[in-house]
Amino acid sequence: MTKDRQLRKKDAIRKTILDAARNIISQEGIPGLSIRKVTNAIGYSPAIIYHYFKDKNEIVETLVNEGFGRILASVGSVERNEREPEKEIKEVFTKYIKMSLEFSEEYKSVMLSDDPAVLQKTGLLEEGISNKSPTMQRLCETLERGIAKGNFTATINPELTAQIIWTATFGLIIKLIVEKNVPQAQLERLIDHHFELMFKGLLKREED
Amino acid sequence: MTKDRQLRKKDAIRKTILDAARNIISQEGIPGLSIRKVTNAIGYSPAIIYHYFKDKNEIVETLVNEGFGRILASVGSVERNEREPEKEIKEVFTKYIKMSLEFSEEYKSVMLSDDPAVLQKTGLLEEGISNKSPTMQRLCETLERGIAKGNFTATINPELTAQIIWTATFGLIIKLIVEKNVPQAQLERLIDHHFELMFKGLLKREED
Amino acid sequence: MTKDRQLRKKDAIRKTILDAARNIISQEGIPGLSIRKVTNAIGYSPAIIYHYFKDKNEIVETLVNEGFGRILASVGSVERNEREPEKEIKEVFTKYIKMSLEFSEEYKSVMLSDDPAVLQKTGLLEEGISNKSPTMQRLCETLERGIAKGNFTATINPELTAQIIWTATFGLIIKLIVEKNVPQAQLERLIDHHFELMFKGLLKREED
Amino acid sequence: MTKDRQLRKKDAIRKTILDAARNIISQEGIPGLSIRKVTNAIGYSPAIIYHYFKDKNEIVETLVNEGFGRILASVGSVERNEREPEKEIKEVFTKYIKMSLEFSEEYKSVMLSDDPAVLQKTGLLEEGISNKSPTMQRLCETLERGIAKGNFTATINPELTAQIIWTATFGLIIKLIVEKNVPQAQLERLIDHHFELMFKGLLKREED
DNA sequence: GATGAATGAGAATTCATTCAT
DNA sequence: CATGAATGAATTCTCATTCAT
Repeated sequence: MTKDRQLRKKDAIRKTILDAARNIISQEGIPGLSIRKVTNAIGYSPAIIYHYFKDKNEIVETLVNEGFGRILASVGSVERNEREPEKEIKEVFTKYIKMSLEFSEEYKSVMLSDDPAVLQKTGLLEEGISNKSPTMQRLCETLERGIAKGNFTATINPELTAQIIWTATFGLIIKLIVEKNVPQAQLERLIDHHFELMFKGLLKREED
Repeated sequence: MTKDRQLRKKDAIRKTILDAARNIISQEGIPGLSIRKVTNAIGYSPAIIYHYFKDKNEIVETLVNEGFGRILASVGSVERNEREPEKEIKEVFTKYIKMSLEFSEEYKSVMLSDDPAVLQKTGLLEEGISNKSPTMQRLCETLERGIAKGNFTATINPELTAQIIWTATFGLIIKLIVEKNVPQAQLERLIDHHFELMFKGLLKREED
Repeated sequence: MTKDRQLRKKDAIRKTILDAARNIISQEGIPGLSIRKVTNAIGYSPAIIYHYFKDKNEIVETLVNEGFGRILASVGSVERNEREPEKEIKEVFTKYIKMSLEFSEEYKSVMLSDDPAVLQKTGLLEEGISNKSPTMQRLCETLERGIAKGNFTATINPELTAQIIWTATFGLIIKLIVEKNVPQAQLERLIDHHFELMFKGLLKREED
Repeated sequence: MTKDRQLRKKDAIRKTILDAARNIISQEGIPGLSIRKVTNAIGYSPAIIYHYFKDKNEIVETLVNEGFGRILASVGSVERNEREPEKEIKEVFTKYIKMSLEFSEEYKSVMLSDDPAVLQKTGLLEEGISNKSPTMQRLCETLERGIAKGNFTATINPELTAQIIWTATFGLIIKLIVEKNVPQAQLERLIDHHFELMFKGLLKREED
C-alpha cells in the first residue's frame, strides 16, 4: 500500500540518519555528535531530524540498543565446544573483544552508563546473576562443564569466576578503547597475554 | 605576616575553586565541567578564575594530578615484600582498589578521559611503558623479582603481565563503580576471587 | 519561483549584514568590527551571522574584495593610450584617487590593515610583484611601452618605478583622507602638482 | 628635598611604564597594547598604572607626543647644504624615513590620527602651510634656494612641491610600515628609486 | 605607594531546538 | 515532507577598570 511504502521510506531515512550518527560517534565519540554534523553528512537540514526522532537523545539511545544487540548476537553465535570448554571461552570472549572494539564508542557509553534502565541490562556483579542473565548463565554452564570434564580447577566458584573473567576482559577492552591508538601488534600481544593469564589459573594442574 | 595571610587566602580560594570543580566533575564528569558552573557554584564572576588559574585546563590538570597523587601515594606506601612478591602485589592492588572506590567519580572521570593531556598520565598499554611510568616500573620489578625467586612462572613477559594485571583490576574497579550498589560482602568476595584467578596463573607450577 | 525568492531574500539579508558591517568599519575601522555590533545594528541575534557567513573573517574578506573590486573595475576601465603612455598613467591614477576618496573610510581601513589575509591582496612592495598583481603588471607594461616608445627615461627599472608611483600616490590619498576638509580647489592643485612632479622631477632639465 | 626625590622616583616609574608600553607597541601595534602586558613586563600589578596615568589612553598619548618630538628633532638636526640643496632634501627625508620606521607603530598612529588636536600638528595640505609649520617652512626655503641656484626647475611652486614631496615620501613610509616584512635590500632599492623619481621624473630628458 | 581581588562587558563560536512556510 | 531562518543559552577567554586594604 501507500502507507507501507511511506513507512518503508520513513524507516529508510531513519536508517540514513542513524548511519551518519553512528559514523560520527565512532570517529569523535558521543560528545562529538551534533545534529548539524549529522544533517551535513546526509545533506538534509537540521530541522528534519525532529521529524524522525524526538530529540538528539533518541538517536543516541537507538544506537546504543542496536550496538548492544549486535554484540550479544555475535557472542551468542559461538558454538559449544564440549571437549575443550576453555577454547569455547576464549572464542566467545575474543569475539566479544572484537565486536566491542568495532563499536567502541557505543560500547563504552552503554557499558559505562549508570542509567538504571541501562544497568538492568548491563549489571552482572550481583550474587545470583547467573540465574538472571542468559549470557552469564551460559558462561557459568561452560565453566561447570569444564570442571566436570576435569579441565578446570574444581575449587573455583563458577559464578564468581565468570564475573571475574568478565570484569577482567572488560577492563582490557575499556582500556584499549580509551587509549585509542594502540598498534595492532601490541593489541594482539595484550589479548593473547590476557587469556594466558586467565587460563593458567583456570586450568586444572597435575598436582591438584 | 600579611603576605603569609594573603597567600593562605589565595590558596583558600584556589581550594574553593578546586572543590567546586571536583564536585561538578563528580556529578557530571570532566566534559560537564565549565568555568561558569564553577563560578556560579562559588558565587564569583567567571573572569576571576583566570586570576587563580591560567585556564580551564589548569584546573582539570590540577585535579587530575591531585587524584592521581593520592592514589599513587597510597600505593607507593606499600612496603616491598621480598619473600612473597605475590603478597606485595595483592596488597598494592587491594589498596589501589580501595582508594579508587573511595574517590570513585574522580577516578572514573580521570581514567576514562581520552583527553590527550590526561592520557599522557594514565596511558599504560604502550610497549615500553615500564620505562616511563614509575608505577608500571615497580610492578615489573616486583614481577621480575618473583620470577627470580622462583615464585612466578618464568615464561611470562613481565611488562605484558603487568599490563594485564592492571587492566583486569581496572575492569573490576570500573564495574564496581558503575554498578554502585554492590553489597560489601559481595564486593569482598569479588576482590578475593579476582586475586585468586590472577595468581593461580601467575604462580610457578611444579610441572613447569 | 519560490527558490528564487528565497535566494533573493537570503542575498538581501547578506547585504543587510554587509551594509551594517561596512558602516561599522567606516566609523571604527576593521578592528572595531564585531559580530555583536553587526547584529545589534540589524536587530538579529549574533548566532544568525553564521547562517550567512562562515565566520567573521568571511565578512571582512567579502567587504575587502568588494571595495577592491570597485576600485579595480574603475581603474581597469581606463583605455590604453599607445601614443602617450603618461596620459594613460595619469588617467588611471586620477580615477584611482577619485574612487579612493569616494570610499575613503573603507579604502583607509583596507589599505592600512596589516591583517595577513588583507595584506595578501594589498601588498605590493615585494620584488617580483608585477608577476603576481594584475594591477602592477599593467602599470609595468605601460611603463615598458613608454620606455620603448622613447617617452620615458630608459634608465628606470619598471617594477621599482611602478611601486614608487604607487606609494607616492597612495601617500597623497591617505593624507587627503586623514586631513578630511581639504577644499576642492586645493585638492586639484595638489593632484596636478603630484603628476607634474612624478613626470618631470625636481631637477632642472637642460631643455627647460 | 624629600619632595624632589619623590617626584624623581615617580617620574622614573612613569618612564619604566612608558618604556614597556613603547616596547609592546613596537612589537604588536597599538591595538596590541594592554595594561596587563605592560604590568607583566615591569613586574607590577595592573592597578598601579592608574597611579601614574589617568587611563590607558594617557599612556598612548604620551608615547605619541614623544615619538613625534623625536622625529622632528632628528630632522631638524640636518645641516643646510647651500651648494646642493637636493642633497639636503635627500638627507632630511632619508633621516625622516629612518626615524619613522624606527618608531613605526607610533608614527603610524600619529600620522593617521584624525583627532583634531593631533591634526593641528600633523596637517600640511592646506594652502599657506609654509607660513605655519616650521618644517614645511624650511622645506620651502630649501626649494626656493634650489630654484635660485638654478638646481631646481624654475616653474615649480615651492609650497605645492614641498607638500607633494612630503606626501609621496609619507606614502612610501606608511606602505613600508604596513607591509612589515620588506627585506632590507628591497627597502633600500625602494628608497633609492623614490628619490630618483622625485628628482629626475619619469619623462625622458634630452640630456639622457 | 602598591596590590590582590574582583567584576562587567565584550570577544568569537557552537549547539539543540523551534517554527512558519 | 522538508527547510531556511532564527534564537537563546552555552562555551572559553581577554580586558580596562575599581576598590578596599
